[in-house]
Amino acid sequence: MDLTERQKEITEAALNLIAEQGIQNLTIRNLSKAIGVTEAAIYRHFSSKQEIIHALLLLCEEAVEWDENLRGWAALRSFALGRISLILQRPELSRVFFSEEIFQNDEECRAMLQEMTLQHKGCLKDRFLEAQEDGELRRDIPLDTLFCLVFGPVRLLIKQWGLRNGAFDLKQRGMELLDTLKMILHPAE
Amino acid sequence: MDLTERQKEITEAALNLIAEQGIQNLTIRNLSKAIGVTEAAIYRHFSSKQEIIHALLLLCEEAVEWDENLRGWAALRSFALGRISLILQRPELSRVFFSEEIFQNDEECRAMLQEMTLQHKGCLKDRFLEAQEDGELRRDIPLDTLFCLVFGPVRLLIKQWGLRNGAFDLKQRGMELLDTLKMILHPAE
Amino acid sequence: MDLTERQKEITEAALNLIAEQGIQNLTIRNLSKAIGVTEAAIYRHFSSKQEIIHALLLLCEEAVEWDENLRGWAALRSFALGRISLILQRPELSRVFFSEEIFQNDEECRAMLQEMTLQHKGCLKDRFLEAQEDGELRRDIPLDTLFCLVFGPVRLLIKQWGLRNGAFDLKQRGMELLDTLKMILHPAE
Amino acid sequence: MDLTERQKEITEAALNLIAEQGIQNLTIRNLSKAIGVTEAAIYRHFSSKQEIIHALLLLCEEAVEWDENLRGWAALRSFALGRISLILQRPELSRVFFSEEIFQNDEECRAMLQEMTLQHKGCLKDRFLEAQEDGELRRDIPLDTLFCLVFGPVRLLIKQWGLRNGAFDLKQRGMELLDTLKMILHPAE
DNA sequence: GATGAATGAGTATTCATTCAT
DNA sequence: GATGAATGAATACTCATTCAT
Repeated sequence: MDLTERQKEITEAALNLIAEQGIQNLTIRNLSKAIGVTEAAIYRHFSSKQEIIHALLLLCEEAVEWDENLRGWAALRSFALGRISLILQRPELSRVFFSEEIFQNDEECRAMLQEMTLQHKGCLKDRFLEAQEDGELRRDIPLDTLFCLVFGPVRLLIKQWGLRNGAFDLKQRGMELLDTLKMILHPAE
Repeated sequence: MDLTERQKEITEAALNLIAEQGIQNLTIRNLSKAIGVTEAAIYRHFSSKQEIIHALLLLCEEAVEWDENLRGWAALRSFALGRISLILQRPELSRVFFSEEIFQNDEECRAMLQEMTLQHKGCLKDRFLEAQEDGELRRDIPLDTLFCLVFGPVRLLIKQWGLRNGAFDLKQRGMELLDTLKMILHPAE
Repeated sequence: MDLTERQKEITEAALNLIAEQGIQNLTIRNLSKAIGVTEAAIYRHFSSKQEIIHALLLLCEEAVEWDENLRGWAALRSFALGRISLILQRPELSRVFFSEEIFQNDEECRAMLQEMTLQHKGCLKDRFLEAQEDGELRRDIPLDTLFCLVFGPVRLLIKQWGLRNGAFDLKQRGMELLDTLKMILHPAE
Repeated sequence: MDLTERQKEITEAALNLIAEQGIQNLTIRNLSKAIGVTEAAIYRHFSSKQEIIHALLLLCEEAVEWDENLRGWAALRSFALGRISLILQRPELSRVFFSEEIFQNDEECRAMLQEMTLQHKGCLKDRFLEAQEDGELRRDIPLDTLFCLVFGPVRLLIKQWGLRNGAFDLKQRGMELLDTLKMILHPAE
């Protein structure tokens, strides 16, 4: 995604708005106030509010940093911790991240989200396979189920952290969770 | 919750609206149109839109049917399958169910949701303890983590099913998932 | 004015509403709540909100008690003190009393108020004449002006008392005012 | 008060609306119709209806022209005649002017009105003192009472004129009234 | 006498968007 | 690039009134 300076500024402001006041308060007016320009000015940089949200979503996905060169469980762990780190750096994101519901009535957004998820999944699936090959994960569990078993808990943990306004140490709990997952998903013997 | 006929009709319509068009389109106007009365008429039955949403949430929670007399893992399994059955019967609910984000800027709703979640959690925690006592679940995993490990995947599965518009057999996959969970969380003898 | 019990109850409640929350909150709904009946029930006793207000105005006028048998200045003084006493007994009335403006867009009300004023004025004019005849009031001031000179200050005093939420002793100040008026309007020797 | 052209246009229209149809019909809809724009357009110039009313009140107060350099009775007379002149030029104002009651349930407006009244009163009190010093007004009447005695009749006269739709020569009667006041309040030498 | 349900017109206010400048 | 002004449609909600029961 190539965004101009102004576009970046706008998406940043949008993110903050969502974070601080929820999606419902992401209005062009609030956005323009936050940046210090007129509402009309926004439309020089994005042709609609939708476009801003789309840019936002892309940005969110790109933001997750993980080491794609890793292999197997290490990669999966890196991905999960990457998400957690991102959330810790920018807690606002936790409101946007797993909020597919919010965009449900915007077919385009929905498609985007699905595609992103699938892309990830494709990417991640290989790592699951590797982990099975390397004897890190049980082989008697289908990939889809493995995905649920690993990322379901991770997502729920992040969500709980967001809902409780950061009431516990997400990083710590996240690492513990991953360790536990590694343990229980390890092939017996 | 005791609702009059009209109140039921209204909450039903609200549910459908959310299901079909998302929360953002749950407006009094749309609601009244859906029922075939004036907007003003709604206010004879609920004093505000908030009240409607609250009623809706309560209804959703009450809708989950599970056998509370069961013990340990059987109870947990019953709860999870109860949710899945409900979703299968009324897929619209999947949009309301895990949508804490949607109500994030409505403190009261948020509180309600949290309370409901906590209540469940309290209720469920006892079953987790029982399951540990009865040797169904490993004792070396803290309760909170166990909760994440079990209900994280369940939630994700339901969510995936909703996002993919029911593209797989949720019941089947749910039961498989629960079996897998039982297996991997079973104490290594 | 002959009002049924219920009608009296309604006008009483209306008066209290105006007193406590201003004319703008005199709605049929508030009225019915105050009495403890349905909105529809009100319409059994008055055919419209206007009619209630009209009844209210009449009631207010009838409420002023003064000794109509007195003559001259004594009568005028009695009338003024009667108003003041009434206001003291039922301070709510101060909001309704001199509020011709409130009803300005209701031609009928306006007419009523004018008529009432004129009636009073006719009645009072005779007392002014008597007072002049009896040498209590200067004869070189036209009646209309005398009326203004006496009742202008009385009204303003009551108004000030209402606006300041009864911050001074209205009765005391009223009597002083009337004494002063008597003094300055007394024929010079 | 610095108002833009549009803001002036809006307050003007508001004034006319109040004059012609009473405060109760001062609605954003009516206002926008009167000007020939959308309701939404009003909000580019005032952020709320309240703000419009506040501007209106300020405008009214600023509109009274009188010679503040005068001393004693001359100043008081100038102030009273200033009000009368204003009312004659813009009879609509008579509906706004003495309408404290209308704003009774708007605490902010009430405060404004009180402040304005007090400010005037403070200003005017000095003139009353001067008038007493200069031997124009009796010294045996307290200031507050003097204020009532002078401005009570003036207000009542203006009110009568308004209620009777300008049925008499307000200026003429006003000057007569002031002359009479001067006479009866003159210290008995 | 009173209720419950409803209506149609109205309330202030907000929204995303457009356009001439 | 940006502004100021405007729009049309929408928002939740209130009002006086009606009517069948």
